[in-house]
Amino acid sequence: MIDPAALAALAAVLRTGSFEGAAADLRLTQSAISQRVKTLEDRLGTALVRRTRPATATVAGARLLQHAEEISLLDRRLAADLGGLLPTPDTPLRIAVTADSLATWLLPALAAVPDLLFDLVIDDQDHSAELLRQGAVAAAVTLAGGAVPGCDAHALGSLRYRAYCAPAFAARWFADGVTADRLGAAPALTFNQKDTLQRQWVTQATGGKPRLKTHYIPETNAITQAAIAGIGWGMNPTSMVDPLIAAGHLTEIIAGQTLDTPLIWQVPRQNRDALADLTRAMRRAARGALVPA
Amino acid sequence: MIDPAALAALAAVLRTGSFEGAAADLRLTQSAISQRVKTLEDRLGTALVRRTRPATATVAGARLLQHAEEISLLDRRLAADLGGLLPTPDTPLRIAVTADSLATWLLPALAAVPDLLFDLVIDDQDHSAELLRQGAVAAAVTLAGGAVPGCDAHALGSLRYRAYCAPAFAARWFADGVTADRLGAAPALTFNQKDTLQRQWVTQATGGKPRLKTHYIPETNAITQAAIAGIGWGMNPTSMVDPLIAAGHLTEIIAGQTLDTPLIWQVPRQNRDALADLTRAMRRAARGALVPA
DNA sequence: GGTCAATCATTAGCGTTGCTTATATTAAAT
DNA sequence: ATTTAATATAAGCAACGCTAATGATTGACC
Repeated sequence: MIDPAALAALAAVLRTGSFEGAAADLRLTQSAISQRVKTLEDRLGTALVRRTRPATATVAGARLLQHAEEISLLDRRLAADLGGLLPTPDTPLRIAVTADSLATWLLPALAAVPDLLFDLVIDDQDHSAELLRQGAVAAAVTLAGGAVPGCDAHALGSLRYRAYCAPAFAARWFADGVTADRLGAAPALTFNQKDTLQRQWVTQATGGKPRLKTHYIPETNAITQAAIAGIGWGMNPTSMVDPLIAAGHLTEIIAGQTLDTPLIWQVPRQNRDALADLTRAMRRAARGALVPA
Repeated sequence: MIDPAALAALAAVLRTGSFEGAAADLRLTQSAISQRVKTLEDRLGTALVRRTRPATATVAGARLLQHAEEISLLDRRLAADLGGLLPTPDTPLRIAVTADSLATWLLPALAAVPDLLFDLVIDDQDHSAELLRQGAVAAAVTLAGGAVPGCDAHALGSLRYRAYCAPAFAARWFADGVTADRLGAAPALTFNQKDTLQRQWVTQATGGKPRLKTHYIPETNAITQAAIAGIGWGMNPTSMVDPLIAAGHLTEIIAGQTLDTPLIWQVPRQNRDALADLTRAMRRAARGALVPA
């Protein structure tokens, strides 16, 4: 059996990226962390932490981290079942989320559950299904379509996206009207390779299916900034871009032409009880901020 | 987080039924066990063990026991993944088995994996599916037909059953031949209410479907003893009754009329790697002792 | 390239925890 | 009631793991 104290130290080191950060997190001295990690490494006969800045996990370290996460989930379930006899563990709860959810409606939902700590994993690559299956995250906000067996799937509603660009950019590329060809020629701003929002929108708006020229910028806010700078056209949730449009920094490419993407809150059935409060908060926040499905 | 040492003490107490037994198991003094359990109970503010003989679990205690079992499984998986870096935990592995498997072919299979400890749960009531789902057992030998989602199901082959009775019993009930009616009239020996072996056999042998008069004796060996005593007719795996038939204590009711029951080895996919050795041993032992499916 | 800043490792010492031994208490059995 | 078998409690001691202080290593910057 792995010493849980050592496991906590390892997890904290990998979470914070440094021994000192871990010490602060666990309210111990840096020395204690160092000793715990070292003894664990000695016992196992393998390095667990690469002493880099930030500290990174070796293969064995990563596996142990997963183990820590799994145990933390078991503890949560136990605490839920025992009904308050046991204090809720104060290790952060790992949840996968979509970048745009994080940038718009998600934080208020999390804020509504003040007795939990969160460790958010931004799901750049549509990994959530795999993460859920492996138990690497306790729950996930995913796009529709990736239902995971063994998970409760709560439909949250849809994020409404608007396509926009800088006024000068519109003048340059769309002076003669917005067509599929012109949209294909103008450089787009895409979150990453998995992101097909733009293509969907172009098809919905024009019926065409052009091959898009695009930049890849894996950070939601950076995309709006890039658009303001005139680098390309992008798509973001209405709540993010509407103020910028109102201020004249951006213009909508086709007025009123929005695209809705349904979101799902997926909770492995095992964790249902332990995360009941969170699920309730999610659904409530989504009801207020998202478009009904 | 629950102190794992305390959890181990609790589990040992409930497994052995006494504090002293637990102490012997964990190579500690009875006093240490008492202290561990007491501190845990104090921390949680609830009784966990009912001080009876044997000791039994309260509701909270049972829940904690399940938690201990879950953690032990996680540890096993981790040990498997880390490949020997970590010693295999020495908490017994809980496995559900059918009574007849235990009485015949199973023990050699378990013996072939000497580095594991076992905690066998005899599945009187076809509970295995539920036990597997809840994680209360790490794997199970079940009858065919109860496949559990999320489990690897290995077909092991079939146990071959023979119907038998004492010679005097045969003379009394089957002097005029073995018919469905006579079989329905002669008292049978049945393992329990879920056991439909006899009915299947009667149907297979005679085509009839009589309502059987039967004793219920939930212990496999006791059934053969009861048959020898002339209380009724029974069915058991060939390997159990053939020696008794050869010795003249029992006779087969219809020579050569046997019934095969397929067995399945079910392992939750999560535990597959951790139990790979055991699965291999199971399949090998089954190949030698069971009838190919 | 030498100095500085930041981080991790090591050492020594001490306090707490949790064990053993020994004894008290409780509960069941006769 | 007495005896037996179990769990609980008390006292003392050993070991473990923490803090505090110091040493070693690394990378950054002038």
